[in-house]
Amino acid sequence: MEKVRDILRSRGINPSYQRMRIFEYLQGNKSHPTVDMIYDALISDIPTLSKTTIYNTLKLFAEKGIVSLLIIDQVELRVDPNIAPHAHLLCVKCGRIYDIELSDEYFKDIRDVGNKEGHLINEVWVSLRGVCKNCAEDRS
Amino acid sequence: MEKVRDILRSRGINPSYQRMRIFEYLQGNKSHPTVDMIYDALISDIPTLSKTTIYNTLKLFAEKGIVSLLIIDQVELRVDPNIAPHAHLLCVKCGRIYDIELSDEYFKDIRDVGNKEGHLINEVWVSLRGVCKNCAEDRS
DNA sequence: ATCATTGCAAACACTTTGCATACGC
DNA sequence: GCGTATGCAAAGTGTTTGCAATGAT
Repeated sequence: MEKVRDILRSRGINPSYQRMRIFEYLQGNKSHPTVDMIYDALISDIPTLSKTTIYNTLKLFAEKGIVSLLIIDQVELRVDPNIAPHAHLLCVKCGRIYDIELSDEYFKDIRDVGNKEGHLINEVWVSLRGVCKNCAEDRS
Repeated sequence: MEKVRDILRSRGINPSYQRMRIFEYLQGNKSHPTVDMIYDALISDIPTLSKTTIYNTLKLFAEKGIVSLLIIDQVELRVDPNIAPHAHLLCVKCGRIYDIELSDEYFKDIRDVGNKEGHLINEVWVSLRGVCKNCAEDRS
């Protein structure tokens, strides 16, 4: 817990209890949780927790650059603890989201295409849709 | 108008008046309209038009493959009359969406990365965020 | 007459806002 | 004590659903 406190502090984030717990959860979780997932995971421990606080916290975290927020499945906000550029696969069967590691070249190249046309590209998002390995294997 | 009727028919879409008008609008429009934009553009001509009909129609069009639907700005559904794979730039200043033509290689390569991991990739979306050429030029 | 299409109104799901309460230094 | 953080309730936004009215053949 001390570590978490320090990480937050080092990013200029006042380490309140809720913020620390949310951050801990994000660190230990690879599944691109939604706000609801975070809420469900913590509500039994922190019975007064509200979704407003989660939204506020995530927004703050995103501003401070310790998470990035993505909308990939057309409905819910997902949190991505992985800051490095990478792609996402949304499995249309099970709804899970997988990280797809893409060479930085792609991101750089794509960004360059936009910049060459006179735009100023800040971010490049790549998302895939399909059936994930697990769902593809068990043909139920 | 006859042409529109035939295009819809050829795709197995019953060419109702609303559907023809919506399709016409999409054809003449490159700006990735939202449902609201379509509604605003047609409501004076078709005073009884409802957004439900637009949603229904777009969904139908998407099923029949004459448009694709995208969520790029994290809020609204956008319609893309361009079926060929390409990227999109959302200008964070003016909110406009631009097509960015990307070599098919990128889409193919990215898809392959996912497939090599055992997934079955159906779609690849690339979206960029930044400041568009126009907004970058007039530094107001 | 029958079946498809339309469109109002209400429901929905996720997110944001307003504001009073509680917390931490 | 004072400024920040929290969280309830309400409002907001975009989309979907239920269903009655309308339209086309």
